[in-house]
Amino acid sequence: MADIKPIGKALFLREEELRRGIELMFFAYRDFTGEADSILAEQNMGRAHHRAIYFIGRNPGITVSELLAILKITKQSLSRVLSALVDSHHVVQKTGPDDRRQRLLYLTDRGNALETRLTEVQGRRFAKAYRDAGMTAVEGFQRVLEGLLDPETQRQVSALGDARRAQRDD
Amino acid sequence: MADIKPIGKALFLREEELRRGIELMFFAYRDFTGEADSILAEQNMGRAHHRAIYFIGRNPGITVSELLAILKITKQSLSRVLSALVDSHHVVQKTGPDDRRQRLLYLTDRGNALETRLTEVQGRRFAKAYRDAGMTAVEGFQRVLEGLLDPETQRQVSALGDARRAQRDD
DNA sequence: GTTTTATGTCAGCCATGTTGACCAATAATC
DNA sequence: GATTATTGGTCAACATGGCTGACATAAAAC
Repeated sequence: MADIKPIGKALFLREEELRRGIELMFFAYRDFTGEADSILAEQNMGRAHHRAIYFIGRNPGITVSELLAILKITKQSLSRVLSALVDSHHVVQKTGPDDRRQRLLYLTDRGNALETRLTEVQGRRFAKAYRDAGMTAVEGFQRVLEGLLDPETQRQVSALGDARRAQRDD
Repeated sequence: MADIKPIGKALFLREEELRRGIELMFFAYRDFTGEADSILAEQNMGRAHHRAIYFIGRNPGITVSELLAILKITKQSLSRVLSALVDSHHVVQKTGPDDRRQRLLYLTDRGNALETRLTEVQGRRFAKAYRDAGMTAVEGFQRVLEGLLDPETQRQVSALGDARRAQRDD
């Protein structure tokens, strides 16, 4: 029966494969964020705090507007979590040396400790998945995820990567 | 400089690679859901409605408790969106023929039309990413995502897949 | 000196998750 | 047949994290 309608079958498989991707994205993202969410809940924080901590840790001295460009949320939304993080001594703001309007953002030791803890649980999950799947699969995984990005995000991501490579190979 | 500390470099690359995965997941999931979110907003719906519609469309006649097991949210949360979807004539509930306590869930034509539209935009994004990345990459992508799942989710997902294959190869 | 920019703040709204309490119908079991 | 368990719903209250709109301040840029 399967080979009687090869075209129909091919189309069926195609849609089935696309749906499989859609579903896997949903389940994987949920499970991937689950553990970190638990840790954050202990500290009366949420995912929004996590994202801010993560990208500040990754880009010490980042300005508010740069962080806004990465997260793509409103400044009001960001302001809320940022104020909370400053109050709880996870983040410090320093006035920009060139442009005194800017608030450069840095993690405190406390912030860094939390960032490390969160990245560790997520990293462990990735390390396991990467190990099980193998190097070739990891490359494919990254390629597909990049392909899912909006063109603008794609540019941002590769720009971030370039900046880090440049910084590393000083 | 790079080859003076091979071990340090290897560790550095490892963490860098894990962080790349973490970041790609965040960006890709956001962009992947963005288009659908826009369509849903037009209809005064959100992602929760989408998820319900999606899995009901995928599993016609699914019971509330089965849907709860897939989504892993509380019945109160689900009940809210489900009532809305019934009110807006996207979903109908039929009393279970065997167990009359159950409400079997089905999409109406209206619900099906919306599901198709939403799955089309997400499917197009995946089709593009899959096409650009190639078949091998797609396999790797799926393998890594499966590896990111909680063991319980992994069992669920493969059980769903088995059920569909069984239904198809009647 | 005026305009633009970077940032913050207040107020309110919406969607979506949570907990806890309680209820009704029905199925299953002793 | 009475009791217990299951399926599903409902009401209330709360937290998180998006959003818009309006307004303020400081500093840079022109």
